[in-house]
Amino acid sequence: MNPVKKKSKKKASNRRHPSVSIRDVAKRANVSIATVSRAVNGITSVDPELAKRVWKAVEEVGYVPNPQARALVSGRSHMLGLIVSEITNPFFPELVQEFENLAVAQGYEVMIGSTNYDPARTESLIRRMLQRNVDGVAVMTFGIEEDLVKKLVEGEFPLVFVDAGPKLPNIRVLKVNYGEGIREAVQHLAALGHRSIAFISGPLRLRSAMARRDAFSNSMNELGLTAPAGHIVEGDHTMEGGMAAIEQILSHAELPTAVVCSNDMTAIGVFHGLHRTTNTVPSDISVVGFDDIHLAQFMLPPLTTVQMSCKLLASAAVQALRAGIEPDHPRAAQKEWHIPTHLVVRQSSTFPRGTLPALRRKAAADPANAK
Amino acid sequence: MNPVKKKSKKKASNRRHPSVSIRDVAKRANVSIATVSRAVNGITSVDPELAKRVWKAVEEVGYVPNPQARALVSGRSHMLGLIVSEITNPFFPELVQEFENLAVAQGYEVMIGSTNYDPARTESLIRRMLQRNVDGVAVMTFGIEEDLVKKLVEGEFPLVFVDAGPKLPNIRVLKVNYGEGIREAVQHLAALGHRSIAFISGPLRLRSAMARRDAFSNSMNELGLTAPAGHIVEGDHTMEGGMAAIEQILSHAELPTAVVCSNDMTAIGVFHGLHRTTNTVPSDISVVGFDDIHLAQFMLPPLTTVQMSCKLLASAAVQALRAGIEPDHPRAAQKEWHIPTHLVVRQSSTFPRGTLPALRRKAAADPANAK
DNA sequence: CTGACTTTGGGAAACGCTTTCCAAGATGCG
DNA sequence: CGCATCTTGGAAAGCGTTTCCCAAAGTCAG
Repeated sequence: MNPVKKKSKKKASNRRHPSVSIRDVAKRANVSIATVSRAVNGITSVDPELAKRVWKAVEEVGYVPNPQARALVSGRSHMLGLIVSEITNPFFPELVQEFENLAVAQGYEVMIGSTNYDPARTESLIRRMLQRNVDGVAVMTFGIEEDLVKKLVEGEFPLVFVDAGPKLPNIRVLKVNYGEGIREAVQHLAALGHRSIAFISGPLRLRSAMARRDAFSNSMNELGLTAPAGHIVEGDHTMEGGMAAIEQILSHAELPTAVVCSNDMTAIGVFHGLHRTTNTVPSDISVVGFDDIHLAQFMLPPLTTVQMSCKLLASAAVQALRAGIEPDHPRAAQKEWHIPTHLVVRQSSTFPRGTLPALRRKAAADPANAK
Repeated sequence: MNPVKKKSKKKASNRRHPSVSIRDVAKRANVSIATVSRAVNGITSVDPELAKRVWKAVEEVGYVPNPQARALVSGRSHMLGLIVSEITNPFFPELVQEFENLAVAQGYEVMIGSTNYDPARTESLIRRMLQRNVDGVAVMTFGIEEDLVKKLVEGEFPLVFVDAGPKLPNIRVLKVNYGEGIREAVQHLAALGHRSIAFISGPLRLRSAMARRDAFSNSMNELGLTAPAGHIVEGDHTMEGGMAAIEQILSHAELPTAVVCSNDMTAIGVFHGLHRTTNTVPSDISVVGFDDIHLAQFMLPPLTTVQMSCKLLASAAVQALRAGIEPDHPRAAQKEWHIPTHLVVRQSSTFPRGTLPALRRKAAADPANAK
């Protein structure tokens, strides 16, 4: 109420913490704030001697640029959006981890979100990312819904998709070579003697799920094999889905001797379903997964699976994003990145049941015998 | 070069996207920007009639406040930091998911990071969060390193810890009642007839790991049992660690009939190690986990484990954080939140080996028999 | 009817930074 | 030697908000 003490000192900032600003550096180095900004941002037109003085001052006063202010004026937040389908599917945390490491190492922060296959959720997620002004978004849901694309696409906002995406200058695509790894898987099984191989797909709304299923069919055809309709069933990339799917397959007239799954979680569900129906993996049925999550090697038996390197995926995603964001990035023109996949053979695949005992025994002896 | 066309129109903003500012709303509603701000932020001193007009204008021009600008001036970013130890441990994604859902529903964004038990990484993580000006941080690493605390603690920055933390006005603690669930586990095993029960702890630097181990010892003592030194070994909360630990235990003179693990990942590693040494779960050795991750019920056999609800944990964390951030939060004074734990019995625990066959058979018949 | 309060709403000053525009000094060329 | 071209560094204009301070208008008692 006292009208006298109106003018408080201009200090006493609102921020909670460091609160040493560019001005302090300028004062310390005895230059203008513009010079400090230029030096810090590595603009070449500043005298090296002077720049050194500035950097010294930065050290001394412990200056850290305020990202909010920086974003406000420059329009770039140095944040990357990362959208995955389901953070609780172990494949994604591995991907997130790699992505984050890379992004941070390159001066970006990352905003993560999972869609849970829910369009509404997805939309709100995108809205939030746009609102927070991320510099670009990597949509690693392995098969995005179209409307979602449209939402994001307006403008020349940098975007990275997996597998497929509209051909636009701002959009980069990570092409995963599913065929490669899946062919290896099918050939591996065929070489062991399997002729009746089933496939459990992911949710077919997802492009990638479709691609994997087609890769399977193609690989079968190449070998002159075909899977009857009842041997190709749709799962949903969860353990529950895998369990349901294998039960459906088991109810089919002809029992397959092997089953290939669209991801590792599905395979785990299959293990479980098979166990419940007193089938044994791999002696009754061989199982092959996809993704090669860390967990795969700890399954009982360890899971034969197709590896899709999330290191590679993450690194490509970050690179592609930066290519879209930074005006003169070396790879600015590159629109596609290619990701290979490869089979990793473990112990969930072996000769089909009913094969000569000699062979069977040999195979059984091979795996577990520590101690 | 032409000195004439200096003055470009003041439009053509730097931002990539929406770019409709508070000023546009003000113009549309024919009020000052101050009024718009007040209306939007629900300051009561604005006439309801006018407020309605403002809101209408907001709708019409599609205004969305810019969080950066907002943060810059208000000092609050509406971002919450969430630090976990290892995003690749399936327990944490489940927690992250819940946390994020709650935070977003309450108007906050979340910045996630995992320490991987690496102090350097942890420090950089915290630095980044502070720099990005998060409003508060939940440290859900279940036993934080002390120096990390110090780094954060200066100032009255809102912090939430699990299990333990300095008693300071800005710090809130989520107290997990490990004793409860672990006692249930031990009693469950004892009731089945187990007398020789081993324990695999987490990394003992972690407070929570210590707490779980102590809870185990106490529960054993209560029943007049003791575990020999060689039966209590230190793991590291990973599958690899669990495998190594069980091998160490198996090398001990006296073989336990059951083993309790400090978390589910450890238990999975134990399953694997036991399998490699041709022991069967649960007929040779019963195994009990901790956390009750989703995966637990899909193990073979499904894992008996102590449930620690990440829903509860997440909700408490968000609540506690808000209590520290918002000046007049109803629970501002509450410093502790309590989280219960409970045993979930599945099929990885049964009577000890060597118990009368009759009992054994009965137990074996009980679980799996679908089809 | 007047003076003292209370509401309301507007103008303008931050917030911390980037970037444009200019001036001044240095350099080159005819 | 004078004019044009480069470098460098400083001043200042924003970026989109919130919030402080006042003025205007309304309310009420004396």
